Amino acid sequence: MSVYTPAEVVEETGFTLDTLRYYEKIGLLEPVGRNAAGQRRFSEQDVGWLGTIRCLRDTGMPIAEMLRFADLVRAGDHTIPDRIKLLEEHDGRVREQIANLTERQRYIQNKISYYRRVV
Amino acid sequence: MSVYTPAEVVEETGFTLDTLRYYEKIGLLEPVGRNAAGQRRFSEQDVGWLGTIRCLRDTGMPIAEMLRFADLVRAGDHTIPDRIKLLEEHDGRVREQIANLTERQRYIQNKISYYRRVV
DNA sequence: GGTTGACCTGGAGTGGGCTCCAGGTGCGAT
DNA sequence: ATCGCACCTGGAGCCCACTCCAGGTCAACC
Repeated sequence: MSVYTPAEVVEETGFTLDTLRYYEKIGLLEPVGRNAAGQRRFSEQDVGWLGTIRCLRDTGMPIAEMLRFADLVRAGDHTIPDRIKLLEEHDGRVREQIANLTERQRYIQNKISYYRRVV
Repeated sequence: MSVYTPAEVVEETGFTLDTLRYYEKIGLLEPVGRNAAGQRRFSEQDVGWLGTIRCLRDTGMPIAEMLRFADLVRAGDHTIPDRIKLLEEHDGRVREQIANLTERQRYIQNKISYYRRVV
């Protein structure tokens, strides 16, 4: 079972070290294991969880809701229906975001076309 | 040439009155006309511009860049090529956003499917 | 003529999400 | 042994984009 140094996790996840510490501090990450010198050694699991965090964050989920999700995950398998519900609601919001962006994009592209005709 | 009261503009654009004042203060909106009592009376043009602002903002353009765009618009027709360039770059970022969201959405949906299979 | 309500101003405060800093530890290479 | 470097901590600071507030003006309706 391999472990990852902070630098490796930064490299793999794209989060900064400060952000990783921040996530641990607020409880989005469970207390990370340490070596003898007190330095963080992230588990495979930590890195996987960070992948999930990355995905949720990049789709605009606020930290407060990620915390709720983290709590559900920690509470055990009986919360899986709740997790499904949370993710489905989020999925709906992502859908809306995409629809919205696509619609706005049309406006921008029309504007560009208009400018091109004017020039 | 009709004018709009603050309340009407709030209604039409979805911005709050505070936000409209803020946009005027920072120069994203040119100084808005006033009636005898000093109250704002927005022109058709103001409302149109706010529509553009809404679109750019909702697609994630930072205020600093909207200000640059506003400056170009004010500088006259010879800046149209620059405006095209700015909007095209923004359009590219919107494209990326959509692609990114779509990709992340797959992950979320896979997660949901996985949970469903487990339950 | 009094009250309500929409509006005004300048300036302070908020919230989210980091980001930076000072001061310190421990390890490996020269 | 001493240097550089990756890492540690608690806490302060920052940036963005608003949002709120106190105290005031004016017009309109009852």
